[in-house]
Amino acid sequence: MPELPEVETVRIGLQQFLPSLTIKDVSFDWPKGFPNSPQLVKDKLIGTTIKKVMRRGKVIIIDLSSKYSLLIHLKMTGQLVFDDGKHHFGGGHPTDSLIHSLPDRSTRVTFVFTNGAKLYFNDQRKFGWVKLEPTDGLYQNNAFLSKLGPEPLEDSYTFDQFTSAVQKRSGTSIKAAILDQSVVAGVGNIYADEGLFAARIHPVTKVADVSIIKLKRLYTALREVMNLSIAYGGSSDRNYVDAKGKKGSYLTFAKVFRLEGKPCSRCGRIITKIRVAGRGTHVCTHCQKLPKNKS
DNA sequence: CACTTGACCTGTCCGC
DNA sequence: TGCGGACAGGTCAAGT
Repeated sequence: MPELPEVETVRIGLQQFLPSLTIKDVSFDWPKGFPNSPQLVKDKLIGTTIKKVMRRGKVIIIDLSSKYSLLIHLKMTGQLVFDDGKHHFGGGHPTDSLIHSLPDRSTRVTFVFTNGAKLYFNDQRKFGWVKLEPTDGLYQNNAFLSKLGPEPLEDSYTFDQFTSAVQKRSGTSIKAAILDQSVVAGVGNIYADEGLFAARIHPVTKVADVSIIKLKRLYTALREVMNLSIAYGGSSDRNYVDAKGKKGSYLTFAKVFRLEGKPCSRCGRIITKIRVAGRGTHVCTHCQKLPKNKS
């Protein structure tokens, strides 16, 4: 599911609810998704209090009162849904329906807090993971975090940083380059397609054939589409929901993603779907032309 | 090396 | 209606 804007939306919700809550119990049934030893994890989690909820790339980082941090990757279908324990049946609030039906068959981990609240980690496809790691040196020592490129929405993120990292992947397509989490952290399939459309770059174009002007447009476009998405609670194509179980509405602004067969909003030609870097890729071949005589 | 292709899973949708 | 295959927001390991 989630790319940077969706994970950030989840983070914002969790940061609203979790800090100061103390973990009373943890239950999990799927060892592969929680690679630390189950008993070890329980021993280290129970009795700790949540300090802060952060994000790096597509990973949620929960800072605990102990010397440990909880890392959660939602991969394709992960959800982190909070139930404050105060909902009552018959309230009729539509967004409460998911919370009332949890846990369900996709629930992999349940965190129970001393005040009766619960946090569910659901993951239909079981690709996601939850890890407990020492907080000290986390960003350097954790194998996943240590490989991530810069955060694209930070004020300090520059066009030079973007270009030099992208151009190191000169042999591959521009889409594969921006999906590479070591080039820039957090871009996934939706925002890659939307950014490339906005920048008028064909996704198959070799990095070496993308002009500096177009790279500049892409740098700006990726930040714009992801910021816009955060403002609308992310994209809900299928499973994605935020910490309250609510869907995001960014896809109503999408220009190409999942719009194959429909007319392009810019030129009216039909949007097509191809395969690039092993991913379904949406493109308007009139607005996004491949350079001639080149790949 | 750099790059590409399956595998990991479950569920849904589409064509026959 | 049933069944097979393709496909789905992401990453890895293994292949070329």
